[in-house]
Amino acid sequence: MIDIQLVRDNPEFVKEKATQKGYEVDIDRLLQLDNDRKELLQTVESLRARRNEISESMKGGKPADELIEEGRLLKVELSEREGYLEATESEWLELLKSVPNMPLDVVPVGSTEDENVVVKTWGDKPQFNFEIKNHAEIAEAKGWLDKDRGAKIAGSRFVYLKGDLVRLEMALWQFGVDVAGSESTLQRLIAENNLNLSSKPFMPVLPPAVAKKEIFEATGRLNKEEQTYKIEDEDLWLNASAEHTIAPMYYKEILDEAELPLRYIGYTTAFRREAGTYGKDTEGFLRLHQFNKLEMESFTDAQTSLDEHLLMVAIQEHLMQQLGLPYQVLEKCTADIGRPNAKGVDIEVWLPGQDRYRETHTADYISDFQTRSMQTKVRKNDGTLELAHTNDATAFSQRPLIGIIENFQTAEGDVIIPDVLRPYMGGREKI
RNA sequence: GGAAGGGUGUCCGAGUGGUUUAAGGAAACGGUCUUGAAAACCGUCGUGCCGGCAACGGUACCGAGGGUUCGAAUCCCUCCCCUUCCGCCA
Repeated sequence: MIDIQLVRDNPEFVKEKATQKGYEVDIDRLLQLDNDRKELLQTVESLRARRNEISESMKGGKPADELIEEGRLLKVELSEREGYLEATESEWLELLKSVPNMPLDVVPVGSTEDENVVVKTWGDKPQFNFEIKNHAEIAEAKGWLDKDRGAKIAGSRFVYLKGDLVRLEMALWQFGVDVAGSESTLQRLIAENNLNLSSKPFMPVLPPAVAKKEIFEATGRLNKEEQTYKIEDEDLWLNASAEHTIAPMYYKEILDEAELPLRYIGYTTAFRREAGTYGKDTEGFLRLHQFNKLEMESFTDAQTSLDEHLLMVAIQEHLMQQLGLPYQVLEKCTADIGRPNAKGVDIEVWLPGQDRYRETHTADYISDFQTRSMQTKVRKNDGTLELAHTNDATAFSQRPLIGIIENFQTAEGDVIIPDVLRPYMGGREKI
């Protein structure tokens, strides 16, 4: 959530930025509640002060009847006022939580994803001298993809992936972990992009794939419950990204500045209900209820978080370049960056089979929006305390596999394996 | 799943109704001493919220949430988690 102080100090700014992101929040009502809350709080606290005073005066002595009687009356009044305060505060908090993070000035203002801005394209779209196929056709012909049986067992948008495609996927995870774990690679990317950052490598992590509701609420990621699967009879929800269970790792903890940045590259299976996408992207495995993803997550201080975000984008580009996949980079507009984001970048791979770019990566600049509700703080070297910042970004999902299949297909219906993945594939050149 | 014991500040740990504004120790930070360091000694040392320019004052927080009481870390209830033993099992 955002800082209530920002709303108090600059309500017009908050209104404007929220509107840019397409959120309707009643800021005036929030400020009204904020005032009500303050007044009630002061009343309650002075009643409590009197209660403590009475209690204090009885220490060690014989309780005086008048004071006990006053305490009794006080208790009744206090309980009534506390009721009002609690009601006001919970409405206040709910409204405050509904305020989106403020987009940075560099974020293009737009009302639909069509207004995202292409800031870079990389690589040449491949030319084919044969009739090309899309990834679904190739995968099905190769026996890599079985949607019918997936549907029989778990329903639509669940699939069996099989054979060499699975080997290729696993190669992708290993490659991603190796790149993000390479200090020299990070060093080079940091230098090339003029970033002022540590080259500490990303530590691989296998986090839980489920979390309690309290945790999802703190990360601001359960804003769309209709997208999240719940486990029946348990207070547990399936994560929709490793980010959902890595970001809250330091829930209610204080980090030392000296140990920052904390960088993780985590792998989990992700689950998404994909409500509202019926009939969209039903071919192949572009959009599934269950997919695998390797995700970067960093905890930094406020001073380095924006550079950290840019580093993550640089890593993403590096990964795509190493695979040789043509892509474009989008600076997402205010409507598309998402509620917790202050900035967001997407990378889209060129898909010859669809004759268009499709999203493979997202990088989220969250600033202190998550950590304020997660209470993850940093003890600075000078002893002061501030909120930590979080960043997250895709390293690889399964979608780059689609890019590989479509861009590197041959007339024979095979797929050429990118050079960098061959060491993980027993040296094979194609599948 | 069954039984027992526990969850206290950055860490360890005392505390079973009002002498606790959470003892004591460690770590950390500042200082004295020292050629320097260590040791010793002195001092500082939780977080949120509200008020205040500030100094500071008030309030809440001892796993979470309720309850009893004039008053709860302490008593009661529910839940969560951890440890040990048993059972089961990748």
